[in-house]
Amino acid sequence: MLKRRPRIVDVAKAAGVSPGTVSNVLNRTRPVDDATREKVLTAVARLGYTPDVRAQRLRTGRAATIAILSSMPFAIAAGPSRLGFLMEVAAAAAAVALERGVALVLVPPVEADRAPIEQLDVSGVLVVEPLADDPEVARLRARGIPVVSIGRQSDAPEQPHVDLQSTLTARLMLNHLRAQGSRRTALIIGAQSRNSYRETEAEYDTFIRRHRMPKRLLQLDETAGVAAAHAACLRLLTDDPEIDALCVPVDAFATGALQAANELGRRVPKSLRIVTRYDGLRARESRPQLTAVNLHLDAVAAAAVHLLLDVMAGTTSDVSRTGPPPSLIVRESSQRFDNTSPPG
Amino acid sequence: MLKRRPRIVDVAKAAGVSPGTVSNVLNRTRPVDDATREKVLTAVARLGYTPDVRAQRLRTGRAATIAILSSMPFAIAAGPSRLGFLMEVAAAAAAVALERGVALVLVPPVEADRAPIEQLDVSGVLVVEPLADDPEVARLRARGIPVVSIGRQSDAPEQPHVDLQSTLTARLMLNHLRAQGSRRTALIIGAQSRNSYRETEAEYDTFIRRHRMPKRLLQLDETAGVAAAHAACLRLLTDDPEIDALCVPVDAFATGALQAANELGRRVPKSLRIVTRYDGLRARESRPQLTAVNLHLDAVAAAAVHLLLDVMAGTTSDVSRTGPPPSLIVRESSQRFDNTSPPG
DNA sequence: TGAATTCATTAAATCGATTTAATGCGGCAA
DNA sequence: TTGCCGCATTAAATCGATTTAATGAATTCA
Repeated sequence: MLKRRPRIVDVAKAAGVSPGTVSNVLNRTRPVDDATREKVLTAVARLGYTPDVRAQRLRTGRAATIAILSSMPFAIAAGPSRLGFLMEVAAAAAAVALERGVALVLVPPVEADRAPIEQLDVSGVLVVEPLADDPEVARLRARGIPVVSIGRQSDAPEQPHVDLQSTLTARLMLNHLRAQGSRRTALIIGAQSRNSYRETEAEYDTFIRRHRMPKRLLQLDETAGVAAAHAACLRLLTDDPEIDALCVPVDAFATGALQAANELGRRVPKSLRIVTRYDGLRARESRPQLTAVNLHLDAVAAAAVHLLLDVMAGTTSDVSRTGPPPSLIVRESSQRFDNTSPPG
Repeated sequence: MLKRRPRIVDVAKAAGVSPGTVSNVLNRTRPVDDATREKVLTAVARLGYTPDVRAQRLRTGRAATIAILSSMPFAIAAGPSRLGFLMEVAAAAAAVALERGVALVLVPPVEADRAPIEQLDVSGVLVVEPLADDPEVARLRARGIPVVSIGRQSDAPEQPHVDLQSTLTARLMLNHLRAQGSRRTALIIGAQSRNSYRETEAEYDTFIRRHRMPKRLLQLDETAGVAAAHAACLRLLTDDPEIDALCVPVDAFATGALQAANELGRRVPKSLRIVTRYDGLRARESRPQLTAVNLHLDAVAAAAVHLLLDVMAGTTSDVSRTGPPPSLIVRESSQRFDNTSPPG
């Protein structure tokens, strides 16, 4: 005797009232007499009624789902084990979204150039580290879909976002390297126009000017991944052997840099110090382990979800929010050589 | 001049036809004259019409959305860095789902007891390693929502699933330990009634009978995580110092076991060998790195998505599918002591 | 030529809720 | 007593699509 799930009219009939009254009881939109409320609630309980979300959404127009997508190329965003920045943010965001009653759809980086999000029925999107002139974001905005980016989007100051505080992050990394004794620091970033690269390079420029270092900057194609960094670093370190520190925000590039250092017989951290930004699998898996930055991605993700939902509801005009300040996680790759093993 | 998004009647009006015809064109449900089809399509293009999914879902009862959820307790499934088994499967599943035109909603383990999936509008669910009598799965099935589990569900043989081949996995781990020279192997699994534990224990029983080992079995509460394994292993290794190998499928437990070994002055792998199952962050991060099993989760995830969509479409009666056979990833934690460094 | 049949198309019903407009009733003031 | 107001409740409209039943024109067959 498998019956169809009860509808609101069934409850109404059972309680001897109208559907509208049942709705009012359940949503407490208008006052209802205590006696009738009681009747309705018992009927609801007895029938095991739960409202059909599809009908609710059609009527109320409320959002069903938001999506999170990464514009980062597959080789970097996903990596060998498909775990990383994006998934870490996604996990945290999903939990927060669920708390607020919306589902979070995962849109992993795909190699195909056509955007599959076109087919998706989402009413808001989180974008992780968009390009300055991200076509994906442009398309979404053209369709009128609210977008919140994680990390500022350079050429779109009015774009709501959660700031990743890349200037501060860069300062942390660079000052740490100097404090550890490095006197010539090179910067290796992506060639794409991401805001985090811009902020990092600007901070690097300030840094080398203050400390009268020569500018040693590598801008590599993100899509080429580890191999590109490997090759480029071989050249860089050969051309200028006096370089004693590498600031490499992109962790895939850091892996390549480490390979190059090993091949050239440069001991890390003894003769070359390396730091990276994202504290993911790569940073911990590599030998020596890489000093990295705690970006507090769970807090950032939570802030982003709240901002997006607020924007969608029109209850905020915030353009920028921020998580806790980033902090350094010091590991072996950047320690002074008189102190190679981690404390404690 | 921000206009409301066009509805199907707007398109119909613009094309000089009825809404039903527009629907027929868009869904190719019934034949439509080529000339009218053309008119409709141009109108759709000109107005930029996209159907309202909320209305579609209410009418059709379908949702082009599936969810992935884990019943694994927070401490183990998510862990300190929120990356793990679930997210790895999720990433792979999301990509495959997208290829087949459905969105994948992430339902991370939450501490709350009531199931948030009730509010979600999904037409199919992937469940990762369900308990034998998983209440979550029962609730879903009661609601008539198709479920595919990743990993067999013990007490529900008719439940469609992708087999994780736990018997084979257990055999791999146990035989490897013996091949490396271990003569007394203990097994540490969860106390919950997951199928992988059952299969593993059964295989362990066969193994110790064949090799005339005493049974050394620990069944620990998953929710207690690393600390529980730590405490229990201290006792186990003290009570029976002749144990020279630990088979610890749950990676959080393996971390705890390693801590215990260190405190007792047991060198790994010199005097104690440890292997675990899931090759995640923990396995690679720990020192020494843990021998683990390549479960081919991306292939498993893909198979699961395809099976679920097939079940939803009613185009299959398969109850079980399977990925590639698991293979061992040998690392330092289980090497013979005459061969401590991994092969070059 | 007239009836039967096909075919594209349209009008109307439907999905299941929420929300607006209408109703009926009791209390209160004039 | 009549009229007005407030209140709880109900009837009906609505959200925007899909699908069924109805329509009408064109075609076939006797």
